[in-house]
Amino acid sequence: MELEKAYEPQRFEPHWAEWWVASGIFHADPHAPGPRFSLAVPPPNVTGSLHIGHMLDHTVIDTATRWHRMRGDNTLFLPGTDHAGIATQMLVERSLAAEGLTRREIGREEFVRRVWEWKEKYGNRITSQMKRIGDSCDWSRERFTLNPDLSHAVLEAFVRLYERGLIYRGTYMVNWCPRCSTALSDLEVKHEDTQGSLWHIRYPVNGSSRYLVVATTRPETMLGDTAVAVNPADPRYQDLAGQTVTLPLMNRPIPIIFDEIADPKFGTGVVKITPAHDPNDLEAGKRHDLAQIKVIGEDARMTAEAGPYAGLDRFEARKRIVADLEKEGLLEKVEPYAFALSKCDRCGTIVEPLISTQWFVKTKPLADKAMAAVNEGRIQFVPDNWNRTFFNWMENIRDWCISRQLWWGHRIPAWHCGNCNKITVAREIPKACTHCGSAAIEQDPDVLDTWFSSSLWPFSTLGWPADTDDLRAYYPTTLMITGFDILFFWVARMMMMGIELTGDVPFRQVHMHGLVRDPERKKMSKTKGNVVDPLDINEKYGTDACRLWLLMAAAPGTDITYNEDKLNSARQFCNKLWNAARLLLMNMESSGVESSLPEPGQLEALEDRWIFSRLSRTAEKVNRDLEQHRYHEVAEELWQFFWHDFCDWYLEIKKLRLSPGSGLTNDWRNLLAVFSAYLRLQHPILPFITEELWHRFGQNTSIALARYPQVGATDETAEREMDLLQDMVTAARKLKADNGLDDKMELAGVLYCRNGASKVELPVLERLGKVKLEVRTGAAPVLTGAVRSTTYFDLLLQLPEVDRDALRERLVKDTDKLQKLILKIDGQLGSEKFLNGAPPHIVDELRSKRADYIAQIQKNRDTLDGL
RNA sequence: GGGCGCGUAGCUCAGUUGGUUAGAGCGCCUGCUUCACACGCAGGAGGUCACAGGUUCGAGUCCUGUCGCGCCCACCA
Repeated sequence: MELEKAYEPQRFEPHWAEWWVASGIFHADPHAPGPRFSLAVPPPNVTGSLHIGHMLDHTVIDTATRWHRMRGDNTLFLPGTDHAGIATQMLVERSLAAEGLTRREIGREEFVRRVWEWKEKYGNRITSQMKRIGDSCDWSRERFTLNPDLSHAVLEAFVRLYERGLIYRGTYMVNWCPRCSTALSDLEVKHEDTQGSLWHIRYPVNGSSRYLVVATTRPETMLGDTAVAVNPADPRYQDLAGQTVTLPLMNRPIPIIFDEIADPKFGTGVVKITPAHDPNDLEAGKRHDLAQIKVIGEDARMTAEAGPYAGLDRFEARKRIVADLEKEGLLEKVEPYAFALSKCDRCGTIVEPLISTQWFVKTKPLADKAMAAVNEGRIQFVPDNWNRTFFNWMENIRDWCISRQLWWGHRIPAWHCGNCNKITVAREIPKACTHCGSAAIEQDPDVLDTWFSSSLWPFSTLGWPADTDDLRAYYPTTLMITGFDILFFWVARMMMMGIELTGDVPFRQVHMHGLVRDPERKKMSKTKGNVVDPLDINEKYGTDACRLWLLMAAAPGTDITYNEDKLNSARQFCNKLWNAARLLLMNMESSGVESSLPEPGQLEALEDRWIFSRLSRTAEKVNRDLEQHRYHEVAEELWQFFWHDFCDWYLEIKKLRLSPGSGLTNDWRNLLAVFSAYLRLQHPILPFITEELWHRFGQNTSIALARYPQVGATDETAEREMDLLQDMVTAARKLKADNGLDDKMELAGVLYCRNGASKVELPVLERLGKVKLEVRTGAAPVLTGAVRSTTYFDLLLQLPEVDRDALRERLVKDTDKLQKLILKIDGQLGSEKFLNGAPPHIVDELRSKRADYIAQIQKNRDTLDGL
């Protein structure tokens, strides 16, 4: 049995996306108590693109899941997730590419059909629930008829919220994207700081030669002005009560009103009021009973109300209006002005605030309940610095516009009556208006914001509103893992909807990880073209290496910068693991040991006592860090243990002890037991390589079903003795390196030992350090030539030639450093406050450190004298 | 305008409640094609932890301020 020389992930790792699709894997007993998990990626009705950030989600949740599973928390489940959905889309796209086709060419329906075909193939139970929900969406261009049988959750949620008065229809100012031709919620609007202009326009006061000067960033809206406002407390305009101004270009008289909306300190203190095109003005307009004149339409062109400018694009109209004002001498000045421009998150088009009739969710009562859940600790954010952000948003939340004028999505289950104009909201397609009985009813053409159905995700996937076994077993879920970028879009809304509709929180803990950024630390986005395709890096470095990199980089509260160097070193780690296994298998063959992972033998040899002690400490820390979602620490700790303890020292010593034909000795038992424990510790992070090795060592059940190592005994004596051995070996190597010698050249020397240091196992020391030593006790009498000293020993080597200058330099530098440290310690030890204030063990430590430093300095001096 | 976070070795970043001579990976220098691994081994150089104060016996870690950077939220003409 021999392994391939290098780690070749492609040989045994399933393709990441493929495996991802199948990853609703851990269906243990659904009715046993214990933690439950959910993944965090928007469902596929949001046809997003897959990027490396999704792989982070998936890696973190999968790692957590495997760990719990191995610890014996046997009710792990991945409900309500659609990583699989998105991964499937990618696979379909790839298979299309192989056929030379694109998604667009085959059309939406065919694409969706293929996606479901893939999902069926994997028989994923979650995705089949997804299918039910997906089928209720309209994927065709013809406005569809909602099939109530297939959309229980969305339909039911809408109707219940409507009945409770939490959904209403109203006419308000909404964000309108002229390109997408739909209303947008506040969250879908991005503000971009822009350098624009502030136009100052003169409005002539009727019956006088006075002008009122108003400033605006959007001159085209002036056509819809129905008043100008001044602050009631502004002394400059007290005499204008009851007067009017003439709206330039339109030659319409409009009143001067007194309203707090005008800030006397800003500009001239006069504001134009355009109720149809500005939310503040709309409010002011309502207070003063002003007309709403809509001069810009849904298509971003000027309406008939815009008189001579009707039909012009809004920006073309702006140019003309400014020019015309200038011609008439009504443009006082133009000054540069920085303000936030609102753009559509999806397409970047400048959003137009328009008065329009839309459906809204009344969020305040829902937000209150969600905030209470966090306050009472029923939902916990990890790390908890997200609390503040969460509360800040929730406290200032505005009603959520949920209707969209798109051609696909869940259609709103509301019917308008042609007779009485009232609305019928129903679970079944109604035959007549419930208010007047008229059959002249028509379904509302709008569809729901995709985030509406997403917010139901934690329970809609489990069969809600039916009282299913799944729902009882898996709701609420234990842990929600996601990037912070969708805290508001999704997490907060799941909390609100979950609590409102089921009476319980959707999840107990939310772990928020960072975002993956490009090497310039910019957020990855398709429009910027700086996305890294996870499939590419997966193919290049391997799934496990990607996971390891992501986890090592994902310190809580920080973002990840995409960095190929780190990715590469993660792959090198995998190779190291692979090759250590290779060493074991090769030697097992020559020793006549079967490929198996036995229980440990007697712990007698120093390296065995030491490595098991280190293993215990590692296991303890790793378990603790996994519990606290400190995955980067886990990865770091396991890296350190394996590479620098296990490979660098333990394996090197064990290689000295193994011999051909020995059979399963005590050395082999311990070696294999440590390796076995390590594979299990590492499995949640590196599932594929560990699984593969597990089987190559003769196991025939999955390592995912094995026991996760827990805290064991530590052996401080062994750790101290090992430290000493390492120091001695290192001293020998350094002596050689200092004098320009190859470290494998064998040299003779004398080792002077004190304080029990002579207990060291000489043959091991000699072979690792490539030296031949005579051991004496006590201090070296006179230190001449090549020597390395510690408080425990002096190592003197017979060198062909000693670089005395280099030695002297090193000793002087070292002494200097030590003296500075002693100075610092003396400062503390000399202070009464320190001696009284510091804990005794700290004082003791400092004292013994000081003694060590003094001794080292003395050694250095002696050596210098000897030179 | 409000909120969050960052500034630690040439680069990318760790550093949980303040307490060994501040760490890792990459890069760099020196020596090694040693029979697990050159995706490697041994050794080394490199940091006044952005700056200025403060609290403390003790500060990369806590407080205040300054400078530089990033992100989120926000209807002020």
